[in-house]
Amino acid sequence: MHDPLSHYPGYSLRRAANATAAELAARLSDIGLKQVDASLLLLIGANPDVTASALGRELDIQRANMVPLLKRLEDGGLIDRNPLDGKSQGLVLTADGEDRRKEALAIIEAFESALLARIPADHRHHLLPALQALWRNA
Amino acid sequence: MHDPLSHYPGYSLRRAANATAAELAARLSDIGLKQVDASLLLLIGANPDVTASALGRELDIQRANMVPLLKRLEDGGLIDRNPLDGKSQGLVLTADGEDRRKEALAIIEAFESALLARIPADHRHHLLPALQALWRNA
DNA sequence: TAGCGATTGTTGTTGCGTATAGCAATCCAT
DNA sequence: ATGGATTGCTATACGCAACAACAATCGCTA
Repeated sequence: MHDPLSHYPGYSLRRAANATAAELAARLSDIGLKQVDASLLLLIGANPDVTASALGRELDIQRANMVPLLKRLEDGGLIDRNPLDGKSQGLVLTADGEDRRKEALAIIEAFESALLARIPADHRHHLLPALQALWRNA
Repeated sequence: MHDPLSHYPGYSLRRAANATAAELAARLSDIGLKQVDASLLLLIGANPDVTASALGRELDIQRANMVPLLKRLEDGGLIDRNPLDGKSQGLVLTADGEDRRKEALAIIEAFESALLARIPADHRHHLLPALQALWRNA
């Protein structure tokens, strides 16, 4: 079947993103996490007492949609909330949350290594800067 | 805010894909098409009398989900169905569909050019092969 | 310091895309 | 001719993200 699509960088970008996302999702499901969960754990771990709003801004997730996400992490005993003032709550990892963060980190690093390994050496180190140029100048 | 995520190729891949997909969607909405619609028009145009099943396999869309997609294109007068045998139907573009396909193609090519233009020249031509390595070896 | 716009966390609702199961009709290879 | 695979389709359900709205609080400024 003739394919007029896959020579487009934009199309291949979407296909590659889908394929790799599915693979990462499968790996993370081993420890009962979704990709968003893992992102949140890493972000909270690196920024103790961040607010839900700040996380949403960083990940481009609307405030409203953060609620069920964080609730799930809290119900799972992975994060705690510290009232910072009468309005904002700082988020921190619990001991369990920190453990899970480390597990997620290990999975992600292994996954990223596997990704890079798939790319021919002469293209390999060009991918990240090219992608960042696309994303950040959007 | 410290960001432990964006130096990962996999993460940047997803972010870049989202950002660029949103941009393409905006451009295609000018002619009343979604990205899937445009993909289908290009694919059908390049492969007259393809079947819905074949299209689904090519685009990784389940048979069941092709139905409303093609129905919309048919209702819009962009495609026609030719019974190939008692079971399969070949899909072809109508005259209007061919016109719309050309419009979509122009938009897509302009969009892809804009994408590449954003990437520093020394990384530019490495993107496509790197992405294809990720996608096809998935 | 009183007031006002902006911010935070939250609820509820909606729409879109996709996965899943099932079904009748047809094809194709043995 | 028969059984397994394929095609097109219905119906349903789930997850994710957008949107509107709201009360409470913060922080700047007049």
